[in-house]
Formats: sequence, C-alpha cells, structure tokens
Amino acid sequence: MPFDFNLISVDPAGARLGRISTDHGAVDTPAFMPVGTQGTVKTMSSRDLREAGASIILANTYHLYLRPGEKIIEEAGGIHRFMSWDGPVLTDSGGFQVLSLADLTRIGDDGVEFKSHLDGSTHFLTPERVVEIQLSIGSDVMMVLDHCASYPCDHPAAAEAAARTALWARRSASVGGTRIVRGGCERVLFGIVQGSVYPDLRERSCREITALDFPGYAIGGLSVGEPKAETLEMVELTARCLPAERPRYLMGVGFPEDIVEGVARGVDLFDCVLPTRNARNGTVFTSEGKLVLKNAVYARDFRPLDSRCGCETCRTYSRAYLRHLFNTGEMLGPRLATIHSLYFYLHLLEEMRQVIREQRFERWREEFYRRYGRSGTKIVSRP
RNA sequence: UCCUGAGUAGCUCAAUCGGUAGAGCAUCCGGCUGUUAACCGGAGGGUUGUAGGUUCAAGUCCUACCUCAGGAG
Repeated sequence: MPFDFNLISVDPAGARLGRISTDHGAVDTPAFMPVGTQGTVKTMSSRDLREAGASIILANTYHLYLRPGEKIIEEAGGIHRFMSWDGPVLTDSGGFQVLSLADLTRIGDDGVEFKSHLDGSTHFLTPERVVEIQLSIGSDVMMVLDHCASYPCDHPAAAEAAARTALWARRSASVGGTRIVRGGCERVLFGIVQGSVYPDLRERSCREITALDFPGYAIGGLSVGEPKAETLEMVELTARCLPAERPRYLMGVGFPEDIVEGVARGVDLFDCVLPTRNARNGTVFTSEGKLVLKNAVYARDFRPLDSRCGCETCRTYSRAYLRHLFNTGEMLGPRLATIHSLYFYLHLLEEMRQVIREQRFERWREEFYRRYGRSGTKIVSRP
C-alpha cells in the first residue's frame, strides 16, 4: 500500500483525526513517535514498543550514518529488518544536530560540515546526500535536511535559516521527487517549515515549502527555548498555512500538555525524547503530573506509579520499588520507567483520538488539565 | 607488656615549610522538548579520637591517654 493520509474528522475545536498508511502499516493520528535515535528506543525491545502502544518510531539519519553506517543497514535489509521493527519508521535528517552539535558544525548553503562527536572525523552532508542515506536506511518517512535556528535568533539570521531550509527542500526533492519507490516500498519525503518566532518568516517558509508539494509537512525549530506562548502562536499560524489534506508534524514536542495543545491546533504527529530520557533519569509522567522517582517521599509508597495506568510497570511494581531501583543504580529502573512513560504518552494520544472521534475534545481537555495540572509539572499527591 | 602505623563529613581518603579543612561516593533537591544525555546541576553535612602544651597561628609540632591494625614477646 502506498503512502497515504486520510483525514477522517475534525473536531469543532480544531483537533484532527486521521490515518497515515504506509507499506509498513498504518498510523492513527494524532500520534506520538517514540525516539529511537540510534535504531533503538533506549531500553525497549520491539515487543516492548508494541505493548506500549507504539505504531511508528523515529530514528536519526546522522547517528545511523556515523554508526553503523547506512551501508550496513542496507545490507541488513533496511532499518526494519536490522532492528526487528516491522512498523513504520520516520528518520530525522540531522537538521536538529546542526543545532544540538553546533560547536561541531559549520553550515553553508551547500550543506553542513560535521565534526563527528565520536572520533572527530569531518563529514560533509548535503541535502541530496541526506536523502540518499535515508533511502539506504530504508525509512518510510524521510525528513529533508533543514537549518534549525537556535533561540534567541534575530530576524536576519532566522530569515537566512528559513531561506536555506527552502533551498535545501528544493534540492532534496530533486533527488527523486517527494515519493520514491525503492525495494517495493514507497518512501516519502516531508518538508520542514522554519522561521523561528517571526510570523512573517513562518508564513513565507510555509509558502515556499508547500509549493514543493510534499506528502507531509513538519513544523520545525520550535521548543528550542522560546516562551510557550510563542510556540503555540507559531504552531497555530503555521497549521493554518498548511494544506488540510496533508499530515502535520510538530518536531521535538514535547511535554504532555504541549502535545495536547498541539493536537488542539491541528497537529497530527509528534516526537520527543522527554518520556524516554526523563524516564531513564528518574522522572516519569503520570495522569496526575510528573513523578520524580528518586524523591524520598516514595521510599514507602507501595502504590503503582499511576493508578489509572495499565502498563506492565504499573500492573506489577510499586513506586517504592522503582525508587529503590534508581537509588541502587539498577538497570531495570530505567527500563520499567520507560515502559511506563511511553505507555502513558501513547495512551494519552489514543485517548485524544477517541474524544476527537466523539467530538468532545474540548471538554476532555478541561478534564485532562484538572487532573494533570495547568503547569503540568506538579508533583503528584503524597502518600 | 613492648614496638610500629593509623584515627579528618555517613563511607573512602586529600590538605605543600605550621597559615585558618577539601574531593569522590552516599544523602536530599532541581533540570532535561526533531537524544553528544542510565545524564547534568545545586544543597546540606566537621569542636580534625580525647585532654593538655609550644606558637601570633596547630589537622600538621610535643606529652599523656583512648581506639583500631600489624609486628615482637
């Protein structure tokens, strides 16, 4: 089945229900993509991911290119076979690494020069080369190489990054178009909108990118340090400029409340390291807010992490036990915490799909905040 | 009983010629947004075994005692 996006319904509030079809299966949207940068969602097996409710995962072109190298993944039969994940895979282009590895990069209109964070070797990546690498990796959704500007970023610099992103989008699409059939599977290329926090730049970027007719569009360069109100304003504005019949992907977002607000503004796809990274570092997300496992209050708290959760961790283990695992440095701790937080995220999205289907997203959102807290960062009730 | 060595933060140890006590771990608390992250940051915590002495000044030098370890008998 070729790539397709079917917009099923739109809630009166603006939230969208849809379905993405790929040769590796379907993704009901709005959806959250667990981040598996190096071809693994840290601590999670493929079966764990399925049981947590994942339908699509994200991997990173830059990291896989450095290690093990895209040729090895190609020899293995592609990323799906290599990591034994038969669902859809989206690969990020490495555009974010332009920002996160800023000390090791030099950027020009031709492309980006990376100094490998592993061995210091230098690599020059062009937008064309990044598409070719992703074709070798075998992802279902490829992202164009973009220039993700830092924050704060003045207007001229943001304009330059957005213009470069548009130039690179054209060059990316010139490799084989925006839909490429390879190995019996259709691979699609998503464009990325930039423009920092400047409405005029966001609008211009939208026009330039959508002119290239990508099968999907990402909103990039947000949640890089700007105030939340600005993030939401940019999401809202950008979503309005994007074609309704194509999926919209808000890159790198976010906290549960950020995702709820993104869905409310018509976003279909999200990814973020927060549920996995924070879990490994001892903080999990629950229906009542975040829970910092290492805190002493949980030493004798024998309740599950989240009484409303049905994950393996919550069905089997207590807060006190998880705290013990973290305090002793046992590796089961990060694993059980990751299982929980991903389950929580993925089921939060499932819940949102349900209420959009039933046209009651707005009321549900109020209920969510009553339980979770407006700030979304409160410590859950003490024992 | 004698000889030698050692007693400093909860633990393991630093501290120059005598100059006004630090670190790692542990504890407690934060942070983490397209992963350079099982990571990073902060805080609390001391009558330096006890009692004297020398000195402007003692964790440091001297005396006695206490405790521990090793050795001798």
